[in-house]
Amino acid sequence: MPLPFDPIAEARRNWETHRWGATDQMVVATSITRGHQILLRRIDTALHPFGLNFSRFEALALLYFSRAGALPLGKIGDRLQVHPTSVTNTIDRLEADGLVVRRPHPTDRRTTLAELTDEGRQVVTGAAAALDGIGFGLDGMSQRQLHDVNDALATLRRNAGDF
Amino acid sequence: MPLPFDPIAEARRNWETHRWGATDQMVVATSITRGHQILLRRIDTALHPFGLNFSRFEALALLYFSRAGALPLGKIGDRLQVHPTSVTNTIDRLEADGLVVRRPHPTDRRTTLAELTDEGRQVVTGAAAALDGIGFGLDGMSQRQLHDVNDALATLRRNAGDF
DNA sequence: CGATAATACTAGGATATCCAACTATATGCC
DNA sequence: GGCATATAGTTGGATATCCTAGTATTATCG
Repeated sequence: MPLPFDPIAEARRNWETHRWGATDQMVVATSITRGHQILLRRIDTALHPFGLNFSRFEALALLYFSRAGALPLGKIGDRLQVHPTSVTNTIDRLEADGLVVRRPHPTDRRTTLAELTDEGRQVVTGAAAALDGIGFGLDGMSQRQLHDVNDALATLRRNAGDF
Repeated sequence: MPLPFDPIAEARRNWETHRWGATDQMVVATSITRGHQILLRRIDTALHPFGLNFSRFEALALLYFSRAGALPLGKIGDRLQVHPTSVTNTIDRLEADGLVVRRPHPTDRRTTLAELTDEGRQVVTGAAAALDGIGFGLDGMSQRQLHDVNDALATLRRNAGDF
């Protein structure tokens, strides 16, 4: 049941007709919103059999890549660019599922480490394979398009002060 | 407090080292996620003085562009690609703020129309000017980059069956 | 014509996110 | 040393989204 027209192209026409300005930017912002929605749906569907969503997967992957398989919660938030309370929520859920455990930091008693369990290690590798299998929801996009999008969004992220 | 490195480039390196596959797609999916987060933050901040968020603004704009200034809730959901319950929620809030009113459809008694009020009309034009003012959060992006991103995401949206 | 299926919207529940405020611990500076 | 400030994490509240299920109405077709 696709629409018989591109709703964003339609928005562009309306925007131009009413001279609301910043049309190209509006189109891209709207496209990114919708693109994000499509990707998240596809990715979460692929991760569902593993009991994960994208946030939890990202946290597990980050731990997997770390030397000790453990990181302070705050560092996880910094890397994934999410709010501390979201990290708490994410790790709560992963811990409840037995994929990570919370451990006290050896020298800083304010800090809590999230440490990957053996099960967490297994789950994250399986989940990564599943995401590889669906090409991260981006199978329809050409190599050139992938490169262009990455380049443009890196500009945006740098401009936002991410790095 | 930017990170001293690009966290997504770092993820790329890890992904390649562990041979998890679909690296370019992973990078783009992650970038879109983060890009969406940045944009939504900027846009919602600009809309805050008007008592709007992006969803409510989109609904108002859609009504503004329609002939009669009124549309069935279902049609709003189709155009904006959001779930019917989200439309209910969005219109609830707009109605509570006096920016739209619900009216019965003249011939189909299942259908409810959302109709823009005079105040809604005023608010949405002011809000559009504010978004124009911040270039929809995309001021750092070149014309070429805007075009490339739009092109690539149109591919994704078409591939997802949007239109 | 009348039963079945489809459509339009809403209610309740689950989840994820953010913000503000709080506790506990660590650091910096006189 | 000791007090002000910063940092790490959690709790509670608000919001937005989706899903499932429910009611009401309309369309289909045998």
